[in-house]
Amino acid sequence: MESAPKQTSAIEGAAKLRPAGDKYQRILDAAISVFAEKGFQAARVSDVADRACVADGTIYLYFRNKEELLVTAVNIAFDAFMSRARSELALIDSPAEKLRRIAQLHLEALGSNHDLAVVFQMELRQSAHLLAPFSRQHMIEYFDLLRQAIRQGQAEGTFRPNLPDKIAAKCFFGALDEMVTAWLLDHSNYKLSEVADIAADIILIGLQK
Amino acid sequence: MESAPKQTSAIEGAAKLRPAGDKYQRILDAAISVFAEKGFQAARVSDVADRACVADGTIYLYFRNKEELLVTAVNIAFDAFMSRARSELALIDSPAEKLRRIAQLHLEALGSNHDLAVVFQMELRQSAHLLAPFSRQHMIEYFDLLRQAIRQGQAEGTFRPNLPDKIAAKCFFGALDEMVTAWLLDHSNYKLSEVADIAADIILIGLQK
Amino acid sequence: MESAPKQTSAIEGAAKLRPAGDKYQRILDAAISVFAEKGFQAARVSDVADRACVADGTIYLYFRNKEELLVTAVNIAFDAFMSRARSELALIDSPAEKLRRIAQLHLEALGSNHDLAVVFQMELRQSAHLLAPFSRQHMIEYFDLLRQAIRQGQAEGTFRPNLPDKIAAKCFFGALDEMVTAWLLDHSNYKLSEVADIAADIILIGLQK
Amino acid sequence: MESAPKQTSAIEGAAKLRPAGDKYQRILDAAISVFAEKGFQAARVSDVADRACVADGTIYLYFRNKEELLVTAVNIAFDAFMSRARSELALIDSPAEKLRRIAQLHLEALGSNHDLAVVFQMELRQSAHLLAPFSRQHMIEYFDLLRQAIRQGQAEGTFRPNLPDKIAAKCFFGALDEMVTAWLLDHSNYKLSEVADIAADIILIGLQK
DNA sequence: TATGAATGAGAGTTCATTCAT
DNA sequence: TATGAATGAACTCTCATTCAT
Repeated sequence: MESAPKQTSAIEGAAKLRPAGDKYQRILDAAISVFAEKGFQAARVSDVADRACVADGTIYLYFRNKEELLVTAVNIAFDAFMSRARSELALIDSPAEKLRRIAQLHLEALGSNHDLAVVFQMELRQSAHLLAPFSRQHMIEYFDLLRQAIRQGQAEGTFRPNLPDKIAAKCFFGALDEMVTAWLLDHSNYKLSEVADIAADIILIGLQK
Repeated sequence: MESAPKQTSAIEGAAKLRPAGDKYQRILDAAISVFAEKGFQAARVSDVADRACVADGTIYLYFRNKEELLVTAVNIAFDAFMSRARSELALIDSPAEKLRRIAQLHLEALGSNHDLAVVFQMELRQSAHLLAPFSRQHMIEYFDLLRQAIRQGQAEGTFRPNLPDKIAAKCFFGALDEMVTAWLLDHSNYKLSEVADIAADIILIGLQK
Repeated sequence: MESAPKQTSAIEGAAKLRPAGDKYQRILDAAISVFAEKGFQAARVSDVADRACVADGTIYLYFRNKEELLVTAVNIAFDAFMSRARSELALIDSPAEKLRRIAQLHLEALGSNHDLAVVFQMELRQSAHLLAPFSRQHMIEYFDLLRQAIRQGQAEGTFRPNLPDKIAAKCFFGALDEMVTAWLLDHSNYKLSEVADIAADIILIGLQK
Repeated sequence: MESAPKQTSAIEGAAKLRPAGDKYQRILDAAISVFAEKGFQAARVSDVADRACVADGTIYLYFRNKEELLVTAVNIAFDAFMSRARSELALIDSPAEKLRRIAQLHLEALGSNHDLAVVFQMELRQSAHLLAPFSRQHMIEYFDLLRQAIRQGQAEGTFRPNLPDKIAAKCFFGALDEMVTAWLLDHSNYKLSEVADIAADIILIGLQK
């Protein structure tokens, strides 16, 4: 129903055309922004309402509770990323190029939206209890992209065949993930996507024959 | 279900010097155990007190507040790890072997203490606001170990020279970190230290000429 | 589960005079039904709107607030009862027969409309603060019927003369009232009007010489 | 503003069995007083805390929630009444005298404690949903007292044998109950226990041969 | 040191009511 | 008339922390 703008500001023009959709989106944007700023636990629902310029109760017309605000925002962003990644990868043959492209997309997506990156890197793994099961499902989807490319490379003979694709995928993801975390802790004072190739290359060399 | 953290036992000698020092340790152990089980936010101070078999108020004789419980427990564990790592690495010449050893120590330390691993992987990065500054200091120490080994390898000519050591270190750490996270999400149903060499090798090959 | 209150249909004729007058009635019926099911406090205005198949806001075109829904529904039912009781009693000479007839009408009215009975017995006396003043006015009207019959019996010499008619009326009403309450708590699994004569006789004997 | 319930002081001895007698009792007294004044729903827990001169949170050391405050207060009062009634009735032989004594005890107990009477008559029957099941159990206990006396009178030949004891008991209770309700609506401006004999006599004559 | 009863600030959520359409 | 999206006040309960003993 609703679209998931990566750049919320970019969408705003179109969003104005739909009064109802406008509020939904404004609340989601405000949520990401407030959660990134204060942390999910410390953020009050009324903070989100204030930033979205709606009444507290209005939030509950669109979301069941505070947690659903977080989950929905993340889902939308993640689905948008996966959808884009899948369509881009379909155009690429080489497994190495596929992995390189994933690295670029991953770091571009989070590098272009600081607040979303904070939520993904910090809040989303805060608790093995609250969000892990949900987050785990996303991880599996993402990892499938990686593992398919790795197995393809192994089948084609360009990647080392005796390497467990699951572990290789974890190394690849872990390296990218750490790029994002470090970028945030460094106050995002460089362009995240610039390190995509360097990081991807280190792992790719490790994978290749 | 409860496990007695190895690294905390290192403290016990000093703690015995003051009366009732075992309470200090019991509280820390209980804190890690409760935080791992319920998450830091959901855990109540009285849960920790119950598990440590002390009164609620007693905890405040040893720790200023709930957060200091977490910080202290993590600090002790981290210091024990760093101390051990430093002394072990002093005995190793080869940069590649140093990195391999770090990987082993990292995964052994967390693989042998599930609760501590949960706290490190989940709770510790929950908030860029609460713990990041503290966590960041630790990261720098750890990363220095990695970066020194990498630069040594580059100086010796065994590692690729044009690779930024900071990024390389992030890849290495990120890969190990993801091994731990995945192990926890997989319900720790295999031995974590067994994947140390596989992961280390992938990165090492990427680093080497 | 839903029942269409008899006494409200008496109003329908008048309601038809204005457009969409059936909505007024539908809302009242829905209110009694929902209040009986959930209790006045727990019932939401939107529950009533849903059951009446109107929008929430529509209710406020007919009633000032939630409380007025209850008051109006009860008033209408009570007025219908009083009007019927007065016209029936006008045809009866004997004071004892009058009281007997009141008992029958009382238990028939509530016995034939479970939801209305719940509202009368439970919700209506829930609060000395909310409804007591309103309820008190009704009580006085009803009690006047009883007291007139009692005083008539005393004047005619068939009832004990030294008995305060006010107290006698309370005994009579209290007995009937308890019949209704007990019937509801017994899940209405017998015909309420069947106990009218038994209860009335006990009090009547107590009143008579 | 505050009223010191008589009957609760009588209970205090037993209250020692409960945690921390003084505060526990003060909270219960305050609860009855506040509930009577504002009604259960409208009363805020902080009102009760204020009147008991304790912090809001203290109430939750003794009672699970607001509802348990009401239920406990009523239980204690009811148990005290039943206990007294049972021991007094054991000393009386005549069924008629037994019923007369119950009427006196009933009206004395509520007549001597206006706030408790309000809670019993108004709040306790506010909802078929919240409290009826609980209240029903109490009713059964009380009604057993009445029915035993009635059956005894029938067995001895002083009461009409063909009268269902259950219905007779309801008439008796209903009459007394209405005395209390009317007394409250009349602003308690006469002594409630004075009408005990008059009401009891009306029903007793109706029961006797 | 040790206790644990007491404190009271704090926030998520509901829902009666309004009002622009 | 009719709608239903939007409002925002209101309140229970939790739990980190304190302090008298």
